[in-house]
Amino acid sequence: MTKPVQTLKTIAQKLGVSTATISNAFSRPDQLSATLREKILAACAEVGYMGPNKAAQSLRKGSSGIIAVVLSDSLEYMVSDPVASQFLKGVATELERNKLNLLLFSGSAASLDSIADFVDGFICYGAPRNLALVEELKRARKRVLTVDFDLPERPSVNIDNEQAAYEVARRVLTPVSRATVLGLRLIDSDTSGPVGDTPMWDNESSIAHRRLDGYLRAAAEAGVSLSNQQIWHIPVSSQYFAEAAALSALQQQPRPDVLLCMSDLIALSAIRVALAQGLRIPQDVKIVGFDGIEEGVRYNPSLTSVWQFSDAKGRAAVQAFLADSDQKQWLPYEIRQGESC
Amino acid sequence: MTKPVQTLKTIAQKLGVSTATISNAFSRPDQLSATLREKILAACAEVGYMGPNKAAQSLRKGSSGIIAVVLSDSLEYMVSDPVASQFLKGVATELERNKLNLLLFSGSAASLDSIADFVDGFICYGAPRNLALVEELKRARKRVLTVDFDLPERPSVNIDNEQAAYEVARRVLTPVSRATVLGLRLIDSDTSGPVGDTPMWDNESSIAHRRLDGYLRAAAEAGVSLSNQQIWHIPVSSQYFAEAAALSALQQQPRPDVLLCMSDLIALSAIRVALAQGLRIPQDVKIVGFDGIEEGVRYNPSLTSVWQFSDAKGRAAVQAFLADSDQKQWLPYEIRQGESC
DNA sequence: CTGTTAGCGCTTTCAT
DNA sequence: ATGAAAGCGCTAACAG
Repeated sequence: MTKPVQTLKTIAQKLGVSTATISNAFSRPDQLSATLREKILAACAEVGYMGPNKAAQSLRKGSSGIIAVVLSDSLEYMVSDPVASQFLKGVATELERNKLNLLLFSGSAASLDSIADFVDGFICYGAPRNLALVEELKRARKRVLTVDFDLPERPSVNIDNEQAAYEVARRVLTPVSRATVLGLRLIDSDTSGPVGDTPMWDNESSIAHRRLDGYLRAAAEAGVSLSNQQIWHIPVSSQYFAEAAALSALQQQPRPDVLLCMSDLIALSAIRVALAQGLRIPQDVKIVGFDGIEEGVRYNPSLTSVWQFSDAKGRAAVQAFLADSDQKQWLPYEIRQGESC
Repeated sequence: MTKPVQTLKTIAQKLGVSTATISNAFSRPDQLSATLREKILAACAEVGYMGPNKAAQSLRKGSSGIIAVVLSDSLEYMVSDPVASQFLKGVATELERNKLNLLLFSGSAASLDSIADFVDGFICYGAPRNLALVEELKRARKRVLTVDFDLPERPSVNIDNEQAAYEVARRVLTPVSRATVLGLRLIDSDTSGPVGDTPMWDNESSIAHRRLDGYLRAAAEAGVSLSNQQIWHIPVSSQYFAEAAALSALQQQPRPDVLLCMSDLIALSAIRVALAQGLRIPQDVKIVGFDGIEEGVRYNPSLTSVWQFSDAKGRAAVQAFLADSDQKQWLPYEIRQGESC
């Protein structure tokens, strides 16, 4: 009952032609007569031969049509993040358009080894949590494109996080503002709380620090003091930690009246907490987010935020990956005013 | 500057041993002395040889360590669905535990061909939207496990949708209920509206029809009439269509006082619409969902729903895939009472 | 314990 | 326009 496995060779024997001719029939139509090609294709269809084995093809040609998307964190973590989801949506759409396949790879995996030989290259969304991967990416022999961070000599797609953070903060800060930053992964700590004296982490590459730089520039310019006591660290992007941080931030004396949040998810948690505390938004406390997610638009009050167009970013990443250029590309963003400030 | 590409052969020559020995050093430690192995591994590390090429290994051994997850719809679509995300999270976690990689594949792709030779098998989450894929899966020569639908002779993981729908509906229906079903993809139509005379679609396999069967059984048992005029079709799971359907369903005369929704996302949309109409929940209208998503728990009012434990379902799917059995497995579910009925 | 050898299934010169 | 032959990089028998 089980049909025998067909290969180029068995087909060639059956038809009395060489394997090269069968191969050409599938991959290089111009190398043989149309009639012969038709005949071969028909015969293959009949016996259920689906074309050259892709694994063998990949070994021979050195390319597979599979692109790895290396996430910054473990997969289980990323799928529930709306920003990452939008980005992946863009990537998936554009890869599909180019008949390429998508291999999702965890940024917390031990090594790229297990997939490096299968894929044609890597699109990296955020610096991988496991820094060993960064080293592997640096010396990878295949095309690497980074998003939201940079690698020497490699193309990248970014927004100007510092400038965007500056702009959104500049809008809301006045000389009398009491501002607090709710930041993501600023220091090496598993609990949320003010950064205080703990040395900052990973200063160069992380988008969190770029955004913080922007907030600080805006604060300085507005004449608002923003010490490390007013900069809160949240260890991972989860509702639990965000709400805990927002709660204790809002319990400071004097209570802050501006919350600069490093993501919309954090900002939404902050809104929930503020409302639960009986505070009015924006009269008692103004809240701004970062990223741009649909839920922020629907929320009551709606969120003021930096819109990143993550879907378009995903598409741009694929296009830049496919193009040959090694440019570092900057994408536009937009400040969207909501009711939260 | 660019280092030469290393292969088993070049390494073997360099060390003056055979290729088999190098291969064994990596893959079958028991085949050579520990000292020789150490020496080989050290030498490889020094010249930057990362171990056998995985593509060649895969061609030779016939397995790659990559598992395809075939989605029911296009990737861009699934990524924003919280139920699918939870499932993927479970799958990803369990694959990672087993050192396997995950290739996401769109259920709207034209054919499995482009990846079939690269992967060790397929985990299919819902019947692929492109039915041609179903045929390919039926005759695939690799392991196939289905989730939320079945294929002859293939293992599967499911919940009893009919029974679950029956149970949740049975709780809320009384002889005087005026019930309406908000269903997903029941007929072949791009607009939402009552099913009416349009012939039902795809009757056997779809979970939507199994759930409908459960609702109908509960209605019959409760003595509630539930005609095709009270069964609404929603073409795709999106807030837009769900709200449109909920709105017109609630504008019927007499107004329904029970909304049986085929997903939590639909139920949440229905709650929003009902509230916007000034209706009280559950006094004026009772709403039940299906699936179990976090947002439903947080919602005000919280949602009564069938909990599927999608994360555990994903893990179970991988375990069943890896086990050799061809069993069709039933997973538990749970009715969770909320404030919405 | 180590080496030789024959492929896995395919593509690609290079002849014919 | 078609075919023969040499690998792509590796593993698994089998011999030694």
